Amino acid sequence: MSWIDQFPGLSRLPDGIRSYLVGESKIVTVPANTVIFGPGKSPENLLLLLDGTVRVQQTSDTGREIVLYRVHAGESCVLTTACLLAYEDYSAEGIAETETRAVAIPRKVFDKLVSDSIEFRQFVFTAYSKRITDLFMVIEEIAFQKLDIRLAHKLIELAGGEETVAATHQKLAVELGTAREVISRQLQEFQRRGWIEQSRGTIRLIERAPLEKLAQS
Amino acid sequence: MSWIDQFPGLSRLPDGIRSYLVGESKIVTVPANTVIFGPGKSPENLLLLLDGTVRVQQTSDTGREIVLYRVHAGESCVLTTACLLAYEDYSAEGIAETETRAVAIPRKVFDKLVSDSIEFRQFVFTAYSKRITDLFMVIEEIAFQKLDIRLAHKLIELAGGEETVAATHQKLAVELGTAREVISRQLQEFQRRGWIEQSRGTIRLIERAPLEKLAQS
DNA sequence: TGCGCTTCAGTGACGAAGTCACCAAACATC
DNA sequence: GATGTTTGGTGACTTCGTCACTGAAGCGCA
Repeated sequence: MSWIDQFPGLSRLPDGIRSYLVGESKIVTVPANTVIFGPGKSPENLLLLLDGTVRVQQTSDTGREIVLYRVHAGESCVLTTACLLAYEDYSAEGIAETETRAVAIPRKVFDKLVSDSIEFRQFVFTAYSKRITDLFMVIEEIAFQKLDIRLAHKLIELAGGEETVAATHQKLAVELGTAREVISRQLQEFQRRGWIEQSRGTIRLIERAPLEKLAQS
Repeated sequence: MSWIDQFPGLSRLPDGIRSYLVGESKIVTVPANTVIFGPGKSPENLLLLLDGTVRVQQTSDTGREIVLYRVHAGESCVLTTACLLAYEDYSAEGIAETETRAVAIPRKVFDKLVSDSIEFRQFVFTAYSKRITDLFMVIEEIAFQKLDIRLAHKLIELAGGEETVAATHQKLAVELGTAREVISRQLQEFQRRGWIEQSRGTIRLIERAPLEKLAQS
């Protein structure tokens, strides 16, 4: 079984293309917290993530940060390549959040695949679309949504199935592109209502129902 | 002379590709204020703008709006196609701001061109990159920049070489994704400082220098 | 010319969010 | 245990967004 099977969009590649792709790309592993791309550091490869997640975020000159989106296992890092491929000086950076395994496809191979395979083209354009809608959603959120709603949403997302979220107030602030104090105060309000309990670096969700209700209002 | 010469990125297309593109696409004209794409209205063609501008904006459920970016003459509407091509239900819409002439490339032709021509591929991916960096910049602005700075910036941009800007406070609010009252107050402050003069529907820039200084601080 | 209608802009009060400066626990380490 | 670093808490203040109005400017039309 090849890594290709981890990517639904690539499963229908014809055999020739498929073996070409497998032959010409290689698997790389990067440790946690590696900066994969960023100002002045453009990747020469298209990355397909096998394991781990990559966080893409932006830093303002005033030092505040915001998480734009994440690339998860089974997804590709198209924007990365495209952005840096053509346009230049902005400060977004991609960071491996955990140890990350990925398939690296050299630019030339990428180009040939786009040229030769309609399936690969579809894979690429679909990935683009997804990222762009992600960005649209980020814009809608920061421009129009109230912070308590966004925070509730983020807590549930980060918790996943777990009961607790391991994150400092500062990290949550970066997730939402706001200031640490704002998060602190909002979490206190949640705590006052008995929805969460806090301890240094972790948040325990006690009453999930009202949080979820708030999140989708 | 063909319309192709209006697109620098396409000038290097080989003759065969070039004539194929010209032959298979057609020129369309839409009147001002036409909704070119939007919720439930996805375009079957890739558009290359010959004349006019298309404004892409998003509306929140609470009724507030924000302008995401504009497509100008000589640019292509790639995101449009890609987004709606694959991903579904979000509320961005594209509106012709003026009467607009554009070249419409059917999806099949688009696909064949991407397959056959490295120049066309480069054109497409470059256009993508530009849009995405635009979106990154929008996010950075709304998340981190103060409103007076953004407004000063927008006024100068809208003025162009002219002395006056023809826009209502409401329009400016949509440009910046904020509320009308906020714009009104900020413009009053500019007026108080003697930088602008206002009359119904127009703003006259009197002191450009301090506005520009504020805009890039 | 005067009457209504619509669109645009101004205002005050208030709540929500961001900023600044500073303090106090909790943890890490030596 | 002394010390330094992270993390979180707090108050004062500014900016921004919201709501509910008011009033003025332009337009159509009898």
